[in-house]
This record gives sequence, structure tokens and C-alpha cells, in this order.
Amino acid sequence: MILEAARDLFASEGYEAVTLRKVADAIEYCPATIYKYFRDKEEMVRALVEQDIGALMERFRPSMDKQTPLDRLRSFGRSYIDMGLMQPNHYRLMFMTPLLPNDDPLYRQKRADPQTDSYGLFLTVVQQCIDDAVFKPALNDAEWIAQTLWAGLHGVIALHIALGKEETVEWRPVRERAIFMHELMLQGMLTEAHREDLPSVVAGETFQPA
Amino acid sequence: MILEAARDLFASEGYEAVTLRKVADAIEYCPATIYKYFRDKEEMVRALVEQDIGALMERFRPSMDKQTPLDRLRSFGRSYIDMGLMQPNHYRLMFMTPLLPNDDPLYRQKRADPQTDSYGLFLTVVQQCIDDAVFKPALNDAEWIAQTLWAGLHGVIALHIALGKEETVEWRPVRERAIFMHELMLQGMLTEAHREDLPSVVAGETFQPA
DNA sequence: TACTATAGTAAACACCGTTCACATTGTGAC
DNA sequence: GTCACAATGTGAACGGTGTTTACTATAGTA
Repeated sequence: MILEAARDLFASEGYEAVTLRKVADAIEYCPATIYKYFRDKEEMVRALVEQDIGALMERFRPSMDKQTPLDRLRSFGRSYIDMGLMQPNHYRLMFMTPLLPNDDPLYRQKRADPQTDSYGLFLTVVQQCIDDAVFKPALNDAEWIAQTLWAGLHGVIALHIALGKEETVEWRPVRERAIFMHELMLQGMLTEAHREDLPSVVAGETFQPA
Repeated sequence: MILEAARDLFASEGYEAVTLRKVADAIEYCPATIYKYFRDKEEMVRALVEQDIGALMERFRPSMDKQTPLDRLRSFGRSYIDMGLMQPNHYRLMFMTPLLPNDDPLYRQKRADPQTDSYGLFLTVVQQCIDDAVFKPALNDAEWIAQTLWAGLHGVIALHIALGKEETVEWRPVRERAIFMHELMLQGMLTEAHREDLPSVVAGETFQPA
């Protein structure tokens, strides 16, 4: 109930609105009660973040049905972009807010399992691509590739969330830029053979601004 | 004095340490005095951010001395990476924290001038590259290119600041990843002719983890 | 029935951003 | 010189925050 109320507050009223007293009010409990379940506010927020990261699995799972590893990789990227742009409050909480690392061993075990951890799942997709020889042979470290692809998409989304309202920059459409970034990175990583599959995006034909 | 004290607090004690009372204590004034100079705390922080963004110019200016536009672009990237990794607290404040846009016309004018705005300067370097026919011909929008390059580097740095201590991910060295990202994006954007200039980084020979 | 762990509470504490009425100081006009 | 006035700084307070402590009521178990 606590986490449910906190999640609603995050989604509806934004980042700063999540206050222990408001959460307590929402579930009609006393603020002090929350301390029976969490050591402090940060631990509560972290529990919420972990739940939400776990929930990402449902969003990514359909990508696994695609035929080729490369298709799965692309589908993963699109899902990630959609998630970030459609739920900016959750995104900010999950990926833009430094939190102390969780030392709960049960949590670590969960994160280590590709069946329950979305990053782990992404990592296996990348490994499938490596095994399928879609990447240049020198690129044989799944962590390296996964972290790079993740960072690229994160950069577009996070910059948009943090500075997208800064009017001194003539921002181009964010979704198009995110997809462009994805294809741009893939182009540099794929072998000649698989580069043929690239849509015209990277050539710059598709996403020219007006 | 106020901004100076606030900047010191950010740098030394981190993000949450910046409190009006601590700033007031540091300059031996009463908290209420700050309100004679800033409408509220957010306006104070925004003024600090703007000062710091302005100060970035000094860091980037040496890059303009490089001979070719492409060299300037590369040098810009390296400086940006160094800045982000060496001053994570400032970086977080400047580029990872959503602030209300500033409607001060004097500020806007300053941001519009490439001589005083670092993004504007970056934009002119990108435009120089376009004029030099370094990029694929279809990539002819400086804003599009600049925002993409910025986002790529930002992604590596921001993800590292926010989740770098998350031990469930086997992070690869962040500086190497940032440089890899930079070269990866360039490789996808440059013409065949200029791609020869690419260091071996992108091929994956240099940055293989142990 | 007695004991104990659990779930929840009321009240307080220190700190936060913010406001307001009030001193103090310096400046320019007459 | 002095009067008016704006600028600068202060002390005390207000409501809100995370957090702690002492306390009550309840449920389950020996």
C-alpha cells in the first residue's frame, strides 16, 4: 500500500510531491508508521524503484518474440525509448536520481537473473547478437556493447527530461533523435553484411527537420 | 558572495548540502538576506548554474585553436567528457536537474551569442564541419548533429553519475566508454573520406576490457 | 492466562524554505 | 544640517519536512 501510494504520487504530482506525510495521508496512516516498514525515506524510494525496474520486464518481454537477435535488439531499443518518453517521472526516478546501492542479497540475486532483471535480459539479447556474428568481430564484450547502447538512448531521453524546456536550444523532435541515435550506434557496430539492413534513417533522408 | 558560497557547498558537500541556511552561515549573513537578492532558492540555483555554464567557455575555448574543424569537434568532445567526469556535482546540477526556464531577456541574449554561450560555440564548430563537407551530405542540420553528439556523451556521463555505484551492473571503464561513444557516433556521421581519420577505437582493438 | 511480537499512534525534535515587521545605514534634496 | 527615502540586513515566526521516542492496542502463542 505504501509503495502503491508513493507511485501514484510520483506519477500524478511529480517528483517533489512525494512526501512521507502525503504518502501516509493517502493510505490514511500516521507518518511514523512508514518507519515500521522502511528504515528511512530513501529505502522506501529505492524499494519503489526496484519494483518499477522489475515491472519493465513486462514491457520488454514481447521483444523476445522477434525472429532474429538483431530484430530483438532493435525492438528493445524502441520499447526503451517509448518507456522513457511516456513516463518521464518514473524515468527520472529510476535512471536520473543517484541512490545508495542496495546491499540486500535477495535483491542482488534477483538482478543477476535474466529472467527477472531487464538489464540482464538486454544483456542476453546482446550476447545473442554476438553469437550471431552481427557485430564486428572485435566487439565481443556484451557488457561493453550493452552499456554503450543503453547510454546512447539514455542520453537523448535524460537530456530531454532535464533540459527539454530550455528554450535557448532549438530542440529537434526528441523521438526521432532517439531512433536516429539507436541506428547511428548500430551502424558503427554492425558488420558490413548486417549494415545493409539499416533503414534509411542514418543516411539522414528520413529525419530531416523542416 | 552568495553564489560563491553556494558553489563551494555543491562542490565539497554534494548536492543535498546546499541549503539556504548553510549558504547564509558561510557568508555570515542571515538567511532572510538572500531573499533581497533572489526571489527564491530556485532562482539562486539557476543563477549559479548560468554562471557555471558561462564558465565552461574557458574550458572549451582552447579547442578552437585546433587546425581542422573535425579536430576542433573532437577536442570539444574530450573537454566535455573531462569536465563531466571531474566535476560530477556541477555536472549533475547543470545538466541532470530540471529547472524552470529563465525568462530574463538579458540571459537569453547571452545564450544566443556563440561568443558567450558554450552550446552556441559548439554549434558553430559543427557548422564549420558541415561547411567543410566532413559529414555525409544528408546531414546538413547543425542543431540535429550537435544535439545528437551532445546526447551521446551526456548519456555515458549521466548514467555513470546516477547509477555508477550500482554494483549489479559490471560497469566498464567510463572514460573509455565515453570516448568510444564519441568515435562511434562520428563514424556513422562522417563521409568515407574522413572516416579514415578514425582511430582504431571504433574497431574495438583499443578498448577491450581485460 | 500470561507473555511477547506486531501494528499503529501522538507528540516532539531539528531542520528546511519563506515571510514579515523592524532596525540600520547610506544618499540626495532642500 | 536635516529630512525623506531607498537599500541592506536582522530576529522571530510560520508551515512543512524527515525522523525519533514513548506509548497503546491488538494478535498469536506458550
